[in-house]
Amino acid sequence: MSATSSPARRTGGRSAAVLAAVRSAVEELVQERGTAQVTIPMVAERAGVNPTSIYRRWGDAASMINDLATYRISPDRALPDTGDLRADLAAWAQEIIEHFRQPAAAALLRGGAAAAGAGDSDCLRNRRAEATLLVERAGGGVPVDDVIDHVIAPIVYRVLFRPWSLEEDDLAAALVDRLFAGR
Amino acid sequence: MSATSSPARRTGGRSAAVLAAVRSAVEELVQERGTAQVTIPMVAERAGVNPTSIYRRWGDAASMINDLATYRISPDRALPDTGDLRADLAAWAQEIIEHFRQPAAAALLRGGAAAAGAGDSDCLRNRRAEATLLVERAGGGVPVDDVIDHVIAPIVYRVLFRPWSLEEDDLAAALVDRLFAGR
DNA sequence: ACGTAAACGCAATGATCTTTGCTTTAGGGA
DNA sequence: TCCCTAAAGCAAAGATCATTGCGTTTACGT
Repeated sequence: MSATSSPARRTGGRSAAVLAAVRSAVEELVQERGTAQVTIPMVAERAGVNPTSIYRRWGDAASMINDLATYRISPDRALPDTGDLRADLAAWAQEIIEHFRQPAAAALLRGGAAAAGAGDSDCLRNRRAEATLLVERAGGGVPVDDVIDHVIAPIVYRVLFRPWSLEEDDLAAALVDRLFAGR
Repeated sequence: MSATSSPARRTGGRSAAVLAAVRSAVEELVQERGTAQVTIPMVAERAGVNPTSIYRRWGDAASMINDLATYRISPDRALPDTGDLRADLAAWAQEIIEHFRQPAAAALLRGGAAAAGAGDSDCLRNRRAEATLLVERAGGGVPVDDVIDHVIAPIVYRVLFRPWSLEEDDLAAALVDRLFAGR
């Protein structure tokens, strides 16, 4: 007997196909109807999968959406590095704006906001870590909390409540301007 | 026949009592379970009201929660009026911060954020109207969008994702300072 | 290849949630 | 005060979601 026998999970083949189908279905439905209006039977039908399979794997819709949402984020991408903090922040903000112009990303942020109260799901923790990195690399000068308050927060507010206003093409620059005004 | 007969809505008595009971029940349940886990039969039982009454009035849970979230800050309250725009904005921001320190208010905002995607439900539209009033009364000088981006948005962000950071007692002043910096 | 069991599909069941027709209560104008 | 009807209550039917037992498929270790 091997005492170190792992539970022998299945990662490929049909299981992987189901996962992929479910992921696509969730992303589509979350865009079309919003996080709160997505049910498991709905996802199952769109994915061509039996509802029971989803119930057994995730338990409920919130867990499923949260699990699939975290997969979308790419924490390993390279950050802007021009040598100028102000330019770096502007480019970084622009990346984030473009990300949230995708309807699926915006919808998932809404779900994250709703879930943030109960539980420890903070889907923006990575953005804060990135801000810290940018500021510290430049030797400080701007508190990280100010970057959050005056660059990230306005973007998040617009994504949540005024999505059409994300299209203003000098938004990132304007936000960074105000952050640096009078310093 | 009087062509100018108004629809004759009922605003007082039993209707008002039902509204009050439902509001209390929603606020309690939203704190206890989170916006997404609140159902209409649940609210009806807690409020001592028939579920049908709620269905007929609001249609579904999301609309109900959003509606109650919108009107929780009385839209008719007096706004600060010191004669100085900067002081008025700081006092106004302070009111809003104190409002969202109540857990029920924070929970309702999360629900509003989740529902904001589909439809034009913006549970913060009253704040925008108030900002417009304050700015116009002072003869302009600060774009309303800037007030939203740099005063309201940071507050909302903190309510949603970093509720503990609402306790900093000079937050309102700091936000307004940055709004006016370099003008 | 082969065997084991993980994961899926199916179907029946139970638990909510939602809708609908009707009756009763009571707010507000005449 | 009286009348009209908006709004609430009640109860039954319908729809949808969630759970569970059982048989089938098939991924993975040997």
